[in-house]
Amino acid sequence: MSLDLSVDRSSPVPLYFQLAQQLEASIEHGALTPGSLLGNEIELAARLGLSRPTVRQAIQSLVDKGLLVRRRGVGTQVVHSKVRRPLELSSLFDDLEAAGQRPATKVLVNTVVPATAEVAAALGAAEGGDVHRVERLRLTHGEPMAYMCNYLPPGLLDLDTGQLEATGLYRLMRAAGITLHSARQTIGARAATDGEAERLGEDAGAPLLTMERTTFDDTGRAVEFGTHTYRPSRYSFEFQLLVRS
Amino acid sequence: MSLDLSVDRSSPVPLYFQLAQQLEASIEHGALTPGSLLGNEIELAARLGLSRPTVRQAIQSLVDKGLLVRRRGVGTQVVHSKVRRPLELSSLFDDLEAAGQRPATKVLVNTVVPATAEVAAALGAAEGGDVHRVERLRLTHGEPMAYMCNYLPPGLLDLDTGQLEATGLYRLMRAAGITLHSARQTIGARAATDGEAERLGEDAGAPLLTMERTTFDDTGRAVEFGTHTYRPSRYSFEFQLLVRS
DNA sequence: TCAATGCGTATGTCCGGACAATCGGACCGC
DNA sequence: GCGGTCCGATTGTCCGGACATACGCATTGA
Repeated sequence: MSLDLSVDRSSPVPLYFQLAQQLEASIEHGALTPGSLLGNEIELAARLGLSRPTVRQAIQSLVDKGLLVRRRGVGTQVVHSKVRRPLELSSLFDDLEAAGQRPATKVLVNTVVPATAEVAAALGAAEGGDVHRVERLRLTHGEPMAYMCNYLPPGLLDLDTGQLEATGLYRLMRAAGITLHSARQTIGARAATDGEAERLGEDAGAPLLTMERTTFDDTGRAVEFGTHTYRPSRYSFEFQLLVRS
Repeated sequence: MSLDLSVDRSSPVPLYFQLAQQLEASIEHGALTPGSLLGNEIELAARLGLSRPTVRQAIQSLVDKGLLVRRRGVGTQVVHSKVRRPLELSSLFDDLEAAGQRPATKVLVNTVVPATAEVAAALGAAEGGDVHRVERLRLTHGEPMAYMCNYLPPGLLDLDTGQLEATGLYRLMRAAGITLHSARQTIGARAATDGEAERLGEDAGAPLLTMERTTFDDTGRAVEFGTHTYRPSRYSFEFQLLVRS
């Protein structure tokens, strides 16, 4: 019952974060079962030698993640839901790798082009100014799965074709010190044109899943704009949305 | 320059929330322009007669919303991004109404059925037990736009056909005191079957956008499971994803 | 001229306490 | 038996202060 919680005050890791991690691990591990009370904050703080605000900060971070629910006069309990996968800015490459597949990438185009009006508007750049353009084909089991065309503002990143084939675009951006923050996505469907059909190994007129996305870093700067088409038999979008009051 | 901020201590609305609302309004209204500094927290607290933790709580809530960025040693500034629409658990009805369209709904089925294995698993109910089943057709400008089949756990809500045609399912649930919290969605595409094509006024084999969703309330209980098909020429999903570190 | 150092400033973390609001159950009266 | 009321428990809000940490800039030194 009484969890094995402790904090290391000599660690540079914030105390509230240490506690949050341990609580999250306990939930994931099953030591804290869904619906079980967490014990009141005051006592928890006393037991750990922390102040109540610190304990609250830890709990609050897990509430924000959707793992805990607070109810005044009752206490804090673990949510019943089994699905508590975090909603994430989905990276196709990471998704596939997590699913145990080994995605292959073929870079079709990696160059600098003048920005069209659409791209310039999405990236907040000047129309006709230089932008990077990358076209890639993603394959699984030797079969094409997605065709992706991405634009990046100039000077943001050195796009090495070899690296692009070995890993995902998001991972390269993170490695370059860019903190991805949010993305605006539009997902739709349409019939494949002749060119798209041939690229993806489908018949002309076959249904395609389309996605258009602009990604922003933590300063609100647009760092990527992309237009993707997916073979719906091989890929669908799966994610969790949180309600923001 | 100096914003017209003030708080009402006699109001039951929390002080940090009052401040957050005023700051958000100032940003939306343009009084705080993208990139501009917010002024340091200490002075802001002194000016408003609040303590620093209260001011921080207000600022933090806006940081979580993606409107502000904090940088240590620099200050807090408004993000540059123009798109700061909140990500929301999209309600088709609300989306359409916000877009100025007057959606019409035709309830095809509103009954209680035994749960199939799939529905039971999604709702966390017993297989074969009672669940509500609602089939609806959503129309805009007299043309069908989406076909929606939803399941709800028993005893959660009285589903009145008249109300269902007048408003959206989410709005009914909120009105019944259910606090929607998160949803797990899967979006894909496929060719329309003969039955789907006829329902939606498309040709057989035409591309359809499909969505499957399970919605949870704030206690983690599944409150709705639905399978929807959309005409891609008339609807696409648009939303904002936040990265969770 | 250019790089390393130091300093001011702002946010990040943490503390200890106080009172209010709300929930649930126990108690009491009818 | 039943309903309303009171009360303990727990989270929600707010305060004032303290020190740590990181960023940007000016100064200093080579």
